[in-house]
Amino acid sequence: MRRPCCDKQGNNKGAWSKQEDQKLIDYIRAHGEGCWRSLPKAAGLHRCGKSCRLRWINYLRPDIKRGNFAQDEEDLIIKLHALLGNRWSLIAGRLPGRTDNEVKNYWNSHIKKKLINMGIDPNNHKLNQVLQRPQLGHNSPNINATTSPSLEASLNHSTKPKKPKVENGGVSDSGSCLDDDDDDDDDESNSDSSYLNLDLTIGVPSTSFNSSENKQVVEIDQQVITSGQLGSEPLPTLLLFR
DNA sequence: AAATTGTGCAACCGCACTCAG
DNA sequence: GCTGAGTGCGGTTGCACAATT
Repeated sequence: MRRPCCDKQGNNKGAWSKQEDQKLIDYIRAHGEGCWRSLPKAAGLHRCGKSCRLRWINYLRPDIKRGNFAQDEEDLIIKLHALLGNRWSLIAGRLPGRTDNEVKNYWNSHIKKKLINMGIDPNNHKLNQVLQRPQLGHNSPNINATTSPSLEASLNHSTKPKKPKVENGGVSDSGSCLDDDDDDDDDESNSDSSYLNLDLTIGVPSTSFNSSENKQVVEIDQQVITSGQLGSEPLPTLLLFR
């Protein structure tokens, strides 16, 4: 068993002081990110490296966008969550200036409740109950936010996180309908999925293309958009995407 | 005004992955 | 191939503040 990284006696815990923040900022400005293990000592901080990394990534980084989430950001989170489940770092990667922690908190404190209030299960993005709402037009297909088989396959290859917790009962991906589609009724789900309009082009940031992972997600976006599933006519989006 | 309850967010914890030796 | 250090990620906790009673 590996020893915890933060077992050191005398390390500070809890909220960061302004002085600590400044030390961390100064150090990273001078030396750059990385080597979190040795950073605290070098920077003169009585914190564990993990804590420093978290503080920097979630709060001190200069490109962090603070404040309320815009409506399009919220929509994008919902869509990405439908695709990826609780893979907050992936979702945050599509939202420039937002951190995984921030997205996760926003999901848990705002979006989740909103979905529940709308009768939508936030775990699988499916309707829990029949809602009284205006005609959707077309044949009112099931608005389940499931994904197409090709998209699912792509995701499994390109954006699947390192941790396969899902398979052994982990909860991290409980929210992904990708997993739900693995159930015995996946044939039906797949056919439903063809109606889904998951236009992920909202706010696609050019700055987020710096990792191959993001590139792959963008490619997936293109598939969704150009796959011909949508035809020439716009298909209904998820109720709350409107 | 004080006490209680609810909410949001920052930070912590532990697990899993990567990679060098 | 094995091991352990370093790192990243997601779930959970704890605290501060707001709202309500």
